Amino acid sequence: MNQTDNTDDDSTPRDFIRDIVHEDLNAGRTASVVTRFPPEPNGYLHIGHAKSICLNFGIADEFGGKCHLRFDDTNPTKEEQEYIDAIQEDVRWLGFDWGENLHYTSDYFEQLYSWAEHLINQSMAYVDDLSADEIREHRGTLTEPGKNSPYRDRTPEENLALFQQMRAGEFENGAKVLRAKIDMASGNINLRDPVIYRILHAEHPRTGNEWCVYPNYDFAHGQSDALEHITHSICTLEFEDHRPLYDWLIENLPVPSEPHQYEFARLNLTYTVLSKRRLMQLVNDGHVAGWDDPRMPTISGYRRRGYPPAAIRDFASRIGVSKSNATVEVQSLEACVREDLNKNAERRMAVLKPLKVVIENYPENQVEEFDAKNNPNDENSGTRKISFSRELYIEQDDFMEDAPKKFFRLSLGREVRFRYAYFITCTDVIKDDAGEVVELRCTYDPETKGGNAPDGRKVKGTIHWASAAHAVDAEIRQYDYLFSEEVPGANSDGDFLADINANSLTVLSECKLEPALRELPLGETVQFERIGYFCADKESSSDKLVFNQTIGLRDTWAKKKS
RNA sequence: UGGGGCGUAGCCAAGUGGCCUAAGGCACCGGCUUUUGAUGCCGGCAUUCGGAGGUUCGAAUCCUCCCGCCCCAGCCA
Repeated sequence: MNQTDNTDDDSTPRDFIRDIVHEDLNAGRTASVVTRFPPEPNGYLHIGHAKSICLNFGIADEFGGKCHLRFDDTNPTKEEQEYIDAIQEDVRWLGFDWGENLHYTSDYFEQLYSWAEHLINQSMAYVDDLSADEIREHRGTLTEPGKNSPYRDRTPEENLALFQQMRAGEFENGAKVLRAKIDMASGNINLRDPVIYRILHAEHPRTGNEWCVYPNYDFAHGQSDALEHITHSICTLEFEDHRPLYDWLIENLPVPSEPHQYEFARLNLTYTVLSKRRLMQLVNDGHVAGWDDPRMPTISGYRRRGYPPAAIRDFASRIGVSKSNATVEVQSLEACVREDLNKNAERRMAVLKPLKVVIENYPENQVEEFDAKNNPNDENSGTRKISFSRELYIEQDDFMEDAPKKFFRLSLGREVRFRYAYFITCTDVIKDDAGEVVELRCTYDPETKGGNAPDGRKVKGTIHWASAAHAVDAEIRQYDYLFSEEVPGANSDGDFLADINANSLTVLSECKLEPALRELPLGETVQFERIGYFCADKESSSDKLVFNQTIGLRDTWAKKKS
């Protein structure tokens, strides 16, 4: 990839951040680009993170630079190894590689501590004995300036000693904090002597009990960037207010490089909730089966659901990067999934809601095999054999007794094509005592083998089917949006749980699948013709096949009906 | 009433004074093709850029004022 000029290539995305990178490279402000994706390991990655991952790794790729994966693990009360592992798996699955550059903010704790001492020595930081409540009271409000802490003017010597005692574990949580000494009257609240170190007697997933003082985000992030020689530190809009503090620390500390922070708008998706707090609540309160529940907007949820990683990357590039608060319609993501799968997924036949069909003029014990294309849109995808016999299943929705003219499927007296097999005519409808259609008697036209009539006659509809003797049973789980409102909680004062869609999961238990589906490997998504895309679930076993519906095919017929 | 941002079609989003009577994608609406009512293909979809003034031969792009929305008062990130 050309390092200095990606602007001529229409296929690479353009946005204000890439423009800045491009200019910086051209102007020689940096020789190469180093970005980083800095998750806090306190939850699973979601589609919003994917946007950031694609941005950071994407820029590194396009400009011939590097992108680090850095765990921002400065708060041991919330972080866990489980998340560290899951995050790496998810980033890798998305298709990105951080190479040697796996870092942890906790690797820099010693350096960060000594930089805190440096600040103290410069009279730019002090130990404050005020309680959290008192600090808040002194901070002032959005419109009124704050008041100096009575401990603000301790000498460097005193502060140093106190800070060392903090580190030595001589104080309880909350007894003291280290604050940067900046300006209690600043209009930017982040500059009103921000807390930069707090006492936390907690076990850290990586450093164990080595520390009981931890730097907070502001004191850790920029310096970590500097230590890793990050050139462009990209974060979301809510950190814009922190940039002056970020810059202040970089200026006042003897850091080895001078990174710059740039902010973009985080992703919002309709019918979706995208905050770790809310996702965590869905998991902990049992509204979903876990972080990887196929209804979750997490990377692991999408993976289990059967979304291809390339579709997520495509989505990230289509929505672009800007600074305007945007809520993208989920349909846009779904379009990417359909586009990828339509191109790449092999086709199979499966009947979700079976209706028995008996071909009365078809020999009792005869079985024929037909060639079915694995992907009609891809000539190189080959074919497979499918078995046809006297007793079959079709989709309940593909039969209608009193069918309107526009109904192209099976009806009493009407002829349709059974995909890849024969033209079939329905001759009789069998109902149970309740009047429900339970079986169809049909005839086939032997002349139409393969699906074409030598006399040139046409049928309007082609439907899919499964041979009763050959099909395998499976459970299929279909998913709808987890929320019934575009913006969950918008109409109920933020109570997003009030908008949970009670019908987000439908379990179909008597599905009839083409036998080859028994061997479908985990992680591969196929199309069930005329229905949608499906993949085997991790709970699937040879005893009981379980499939997830990734997404349905577009259905203009269903749209017309309603 | 402090500070920081943002406002281009239903939803994203290009555009940074003249080739803009404004890209592209999603959605939507037509038509054609089709052994998936899928896909594909073709066409339609902002005389207008939050509003009002102004500068200019010329403005979505510059200036002024106004309006609307988002973020910030964690010892979270």
